[in-house]
Amino acid sequence: MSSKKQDEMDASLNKRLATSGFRFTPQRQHVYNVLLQKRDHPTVEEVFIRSKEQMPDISMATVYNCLDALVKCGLVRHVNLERSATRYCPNMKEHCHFYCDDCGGIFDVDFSPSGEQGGLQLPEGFKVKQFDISIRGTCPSCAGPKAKP
Amino acid sequence: MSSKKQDEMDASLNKRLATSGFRFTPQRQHVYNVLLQKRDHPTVEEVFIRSKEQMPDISMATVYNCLDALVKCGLVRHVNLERSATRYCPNMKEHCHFYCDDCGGIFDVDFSPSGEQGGLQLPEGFKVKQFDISIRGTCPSCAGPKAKP
DNA sequence: ATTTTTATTTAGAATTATTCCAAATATTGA
DNA sequence: TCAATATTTGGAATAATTCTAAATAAAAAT
Repeated sequence: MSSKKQDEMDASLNKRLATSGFRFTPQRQHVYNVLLQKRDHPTVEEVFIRSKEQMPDISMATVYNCLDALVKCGLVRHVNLERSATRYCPNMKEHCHFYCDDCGGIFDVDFSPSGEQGGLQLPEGFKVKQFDISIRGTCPSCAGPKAKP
Repeated sequence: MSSKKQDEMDASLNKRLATSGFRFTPQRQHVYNVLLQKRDHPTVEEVFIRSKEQMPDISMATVYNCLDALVKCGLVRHVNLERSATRYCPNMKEHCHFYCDDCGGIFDVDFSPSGEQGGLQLPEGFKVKQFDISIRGTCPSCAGPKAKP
């Protein structure tokens, strides 16, 4: 469980939290690991359920708190798709999200912006902090020939 | 109020609604006009308040219904920014939304995608129905030299 | 090592946004 | 005009998130 690699990751998490003025806690460590273990895009509810497996006493409020802290220190992004609950994503590489209308699946899509500011022409004076690109459509297995007719 | 131009617009709205299987109702007409009158990005609550000025008996549930219908027949988009309430936008030209962290303002930003699929490289098989690009940052008046220090 | 300070966790209540419901009403088509 | 069907309405129900205050834990100071 607590290999050398894990220790390094904890130290790195600790540093990240500290630079944003947060403390290192077992709950934050655990919630972060839960996100890393299964690279999908869970809601808070789902993170809560997964977190309880190894840490049965963790509370919903704490999961909210931990996720907020992780977002604020730049280790996690939130993903807002349609009207549903916010989802969380520990992939901080520049990428965007594809949402399949048919199966509800969410996919990370690599994003290689062409030109300055991802090809956007922003008027003078706008300072960009973050892009958020999401795409709605049909994923390969729902659109493909084997999909339902 | 009901000029020739308005009649044309109503006929066009009627057609749009009809092609998606919706009926033309005074409420839908009114909610759509409310959106067109002030080109910002109101929440349902705000649309409700504005709608009641001229149509005091309209209900919240109806405003939700009307907005849904307008979205489904392609006259209105919804704008999901951060965790707050969904906002609505009657600008159907290809554009994206800039959200100012400081003042909370929302700006339409023209979007001229360079290359196929807006510069994105989607893997085989993904069929895109809609892009949604939002940008977080600071707007000119909050970032500018006259902004608070 | 102990104390102090401050942040975090916790459970549950409160709030907010949205959806659902069933009866009354309005619209469309025959 | 009548029948069939969709829409509107107000309120209740649900879902997601935030707030609250007491207990606990972490970091800093002694």
